[in-house]
Amino acid sequence: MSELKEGLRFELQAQCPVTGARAGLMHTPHGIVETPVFMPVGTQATVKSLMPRQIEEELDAKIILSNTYHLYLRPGHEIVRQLGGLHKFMNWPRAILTDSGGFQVWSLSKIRKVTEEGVLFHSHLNGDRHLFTPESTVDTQIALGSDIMMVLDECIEYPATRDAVASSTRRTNRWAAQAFAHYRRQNANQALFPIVQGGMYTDLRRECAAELVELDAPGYAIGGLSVGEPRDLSLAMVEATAPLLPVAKPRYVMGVGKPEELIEYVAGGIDMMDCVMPSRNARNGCLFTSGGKVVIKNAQYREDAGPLDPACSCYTCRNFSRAYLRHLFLAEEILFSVLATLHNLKHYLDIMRRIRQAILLGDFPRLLAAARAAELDLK
RNA sequence: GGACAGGUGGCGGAGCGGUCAAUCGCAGCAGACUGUAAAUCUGCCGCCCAUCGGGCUACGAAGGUUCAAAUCCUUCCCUGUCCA
Repeated sequence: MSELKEGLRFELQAQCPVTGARAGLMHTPHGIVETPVFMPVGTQATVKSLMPRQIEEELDAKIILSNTYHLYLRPGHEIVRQLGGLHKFMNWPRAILTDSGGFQVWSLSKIRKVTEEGVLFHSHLNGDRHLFTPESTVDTQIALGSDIMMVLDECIEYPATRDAVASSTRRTNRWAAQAFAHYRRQNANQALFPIVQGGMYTDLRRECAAELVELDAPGYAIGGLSVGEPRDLSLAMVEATAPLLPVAKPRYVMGVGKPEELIEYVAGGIDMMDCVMPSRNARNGCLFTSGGKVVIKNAQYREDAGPLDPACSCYTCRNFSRAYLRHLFLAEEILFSVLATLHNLKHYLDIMRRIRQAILLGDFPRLLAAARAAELDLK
């Protein structure tokens, strides 16, 4: 157990002796986060379509994500600071992790330029130029007041040549060192995580991780995944990297995954994950259930009086039929997004709770085997 | 009774001699979505076989002109607006 410094203390509670799976408690200035954890994504200081009260009471999520690039542009981090910080601004009392904008280096690749100094974005809102540097990105996140900040990284595309990945990864590591030097001078009560890159090259991943470990960070992330690569590659990169990261620090794989993939990352020794899939897919009518994916607009649900997922205890599944949800979706009613998002996130969080329980009870290998044999509804 | 304007695929609505099985929108059917430029995007959508592709029937009805007609002409039927 590391001491409470830099706003974060990670307490390892149990470790699966067969796999690398871990269960722990992450103590943040805004509450305790039980790990392994799935973090709902609230890019623009809102988990789309849900009220914080629902995220807290219905989902019991302990930590959510937000985004530095988006909040920097709108409403502006200084405004958020003036209004008392992100927690107060969005009325979310629990923990918040902010991504740095590194993902936007990939997702907004057409409107940005990476230089040695940092990333020059042309705002997707109005075209204005904004330079993000390793230092400025830390400052922005300090202004936002998130519990866990992420270093500025370059999320490189897939496929990419080895040379391109190698030089990009070296730069990302230089940025991480700069970010940490700056961060430590600020003496903030917020954690900062560096991000392992290295594309789909395991040796570059290992090299990168080994270097970042020198920073003695309060936690470590594995990034650069979910950029279009085959899923077995994503998992392979995690498995190559996680064992090199400090046992006593939380490990975060950024941007994953599908419901059935979550347990695989946990088995690989991962403590934290996030993904837009449950929330975005919900709004697009794709619902995750213990019986698999339900595309609610399909004609087969027109007269389906049953609950979305009989095995789910969420508000949506307790109170509404598939036929009603289908109606709401086709009628483009706002309530659909609310009910669908609530369910999908509950589904993800429940999966993680079951996984965590299994680890604590020493039952994880059996759960993993059952999930892989598809005998279990972790999908 | 008269004068105009129209009748196009489930609906709305383009097309006005060949490149038209026919733009587009809606509805319908299916698919995608992985650190959110996403309440978004993609495909199919006359019938039959089919992998490319091929065949058939079609633009109110019936005739006609033409190498060629949803597009031009004639008659008829129907709809809307206006005038008696």
